[in-house]
Amino acid sequence: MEPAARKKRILSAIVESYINTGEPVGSKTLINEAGLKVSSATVRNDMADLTERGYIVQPHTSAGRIPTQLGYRYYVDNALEVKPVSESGREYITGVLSQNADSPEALLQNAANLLSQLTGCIAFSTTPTGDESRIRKISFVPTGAHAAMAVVIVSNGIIKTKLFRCEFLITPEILEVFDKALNEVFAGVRLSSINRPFIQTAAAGFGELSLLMPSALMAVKDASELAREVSVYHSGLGRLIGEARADSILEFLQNRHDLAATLKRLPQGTAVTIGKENSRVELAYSSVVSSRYQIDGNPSGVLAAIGPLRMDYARMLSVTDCISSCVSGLLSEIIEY
Amino acid sequence: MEPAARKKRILSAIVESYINTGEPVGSKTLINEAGLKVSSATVRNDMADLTERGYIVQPHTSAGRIPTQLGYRYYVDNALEVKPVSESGREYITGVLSQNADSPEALLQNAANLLSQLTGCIAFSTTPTGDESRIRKISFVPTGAHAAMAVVIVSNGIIKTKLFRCEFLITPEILEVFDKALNEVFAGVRLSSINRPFIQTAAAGFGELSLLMPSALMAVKDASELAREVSVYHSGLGRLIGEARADSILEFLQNRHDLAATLKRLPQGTAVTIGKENSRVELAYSSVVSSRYQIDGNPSGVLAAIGPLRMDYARMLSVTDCISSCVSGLLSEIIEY
DNA sequence: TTTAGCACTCTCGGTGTTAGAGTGCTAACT
DNA sequence: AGTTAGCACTCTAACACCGAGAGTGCTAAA
Repeated sequence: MEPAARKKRILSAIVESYINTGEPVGSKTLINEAGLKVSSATVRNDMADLTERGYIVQPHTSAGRIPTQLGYRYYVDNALEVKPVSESGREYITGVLSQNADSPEALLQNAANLLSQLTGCIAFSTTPTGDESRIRKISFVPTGAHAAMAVVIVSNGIIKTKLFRCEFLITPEILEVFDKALNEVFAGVRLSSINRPFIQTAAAGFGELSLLMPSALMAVKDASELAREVSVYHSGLGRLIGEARADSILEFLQNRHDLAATLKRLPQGTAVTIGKENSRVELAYSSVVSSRYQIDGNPSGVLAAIGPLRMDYARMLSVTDCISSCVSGLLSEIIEY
Repeated sequence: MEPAARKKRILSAIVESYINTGEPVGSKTLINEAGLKVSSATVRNDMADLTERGYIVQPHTSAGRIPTQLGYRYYVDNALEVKPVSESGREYITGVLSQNADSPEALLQNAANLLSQLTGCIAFSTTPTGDESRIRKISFVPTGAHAAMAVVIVSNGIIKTKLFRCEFLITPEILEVFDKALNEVFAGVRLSSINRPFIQTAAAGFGELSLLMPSALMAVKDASELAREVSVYHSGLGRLIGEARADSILEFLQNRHDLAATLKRLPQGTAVTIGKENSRVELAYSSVVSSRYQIDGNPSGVLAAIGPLRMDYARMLSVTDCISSCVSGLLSEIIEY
């Protein structure tokens, strides 16, 4: 075998062995496990070279080697073979997800739970992105003598409600007026175009109704803004028990806003982000396996699992990808109705 | 001073000093701080007695004393003076809580956030208990050609929605039928009496409508059951960073169901549960300061803060109590409308 | 009942010591 | 040029040991 090819094989073998055992890998172990037909001294020379090029390091002088982030990256990009989830596995996943999946929110929360369970990692999911979605319909439900609830139905399947109060008595006739006037203004409108000027124009257009409308209008505006924001679900915090990374992960979770922003930045499709490649420093020693699900063929929200650098990347990728595609399928079913 | 009184004073001084400094308290320190007019040897004798009776322990032979759970309990029950929150503090709390407080859910989530912020602990809150509440009204909102949403409004202010699908086309007329038939059955009914027999009787009573009703009926049943379950909010997980108790708290959070059960079991009014007094072993080294808020004068859900045994009990109690009473007030305002 | 005095115990930080693992280097070999 | 055997070297982990300092419990006297 050529030296260059052998080095690649040695690197892969080191990564795999370390992923399996968690122990630094020495030259001797390597020969046994990778079945190389060379002596340990040769392997040591190669390892010295790989160390110099930054793929592996020694935790201390007299220890074996462990992969660096660069090493993991090489492994994921070049040496990893991802087997898709088996047919029966896929059926199981679809089965679990279709239970209690009448709203996108419930489905995505379920997906996070399942992802956490199947990967043993902390899992996240976001509701579908709303920017490009349109308002389908607005309804009003009376909740009291002076209070009502605005229900905003969005084309991506999200339904948001917002309570509001009025000085005057809420009657079926008044709600009828709200319904007509506000659907006229909002139906078919993109969520991203509902901003202050839009609302002001709308308010100006109500004419003689302008005394009645403000609270209902604001409720619809608030609900639309809520619908535009993605919600982030997570599952499996308990996995942190006894983990060294617990502190930084908790710090990462601390700020809901940064969390949403980080998830938003994840790439399309199914991908791995290793350690310092992550946009947040708190994840410098974690790997994120993520997959964007689709709605009508367009990339939407994401599913993500966060685990240690040392993880079974092949399994993580196949499971995440499978759940993501099941979510895509079930979501379009929900919306279709 | 009599020996008995002096011992009580020594115990209180130990607890207070330890709460403030976190250091085991020795006989010498004690004389300086508590201003006792006796020698260190006398104090040592008293301390030996208190140790024997289980109020204090030594972490190791050559260290000072720290309170046991019994010690903390004595302190909380007998030596603690709780000052109510100042008028301006109370105004601040009411101000924060009234923002964005149009639904009980939002209010309780806010309350948990605020409690965590003001106490520096992890905080929990539950939505109002539903068992004794009654269904006020049911509405239906069309969400698609074959899908609609049931809206169940409960007397404790909780509003739950549930989506459902039908084979047949959803028309305003159909929804009108649902509305009439189901309000007739459910309006005024206690949540706790909505069980299988109740649903079966209802289904049997629909007569010629029985082909149309099942999905709507089940949606209302599901929403009612959801309304009966309390939701648990929490805030301040980030406080766990670097805490020794992080593992057990995460374990405690792990199971949503046990969590709800534990919170349900908390006593009325404002109370402290110290260490092993807690029903969950995971809290054996934590203290829970809790307060039940009221709806119409009846005890309902709870607010709780979980912190280390070594906490400023006086402050914790006054803050928790204040937030709880503000929540009670704001909740009745919400429901009134 | 209180107090002074003293011997005792334990922790904490620092220091050696030893066994074992794994390396890098050199010089010989193919 | 690439490979290999052999060996000296380095480093860690575990353990025991030591001395200073803190705080105690006990005793005998006030």
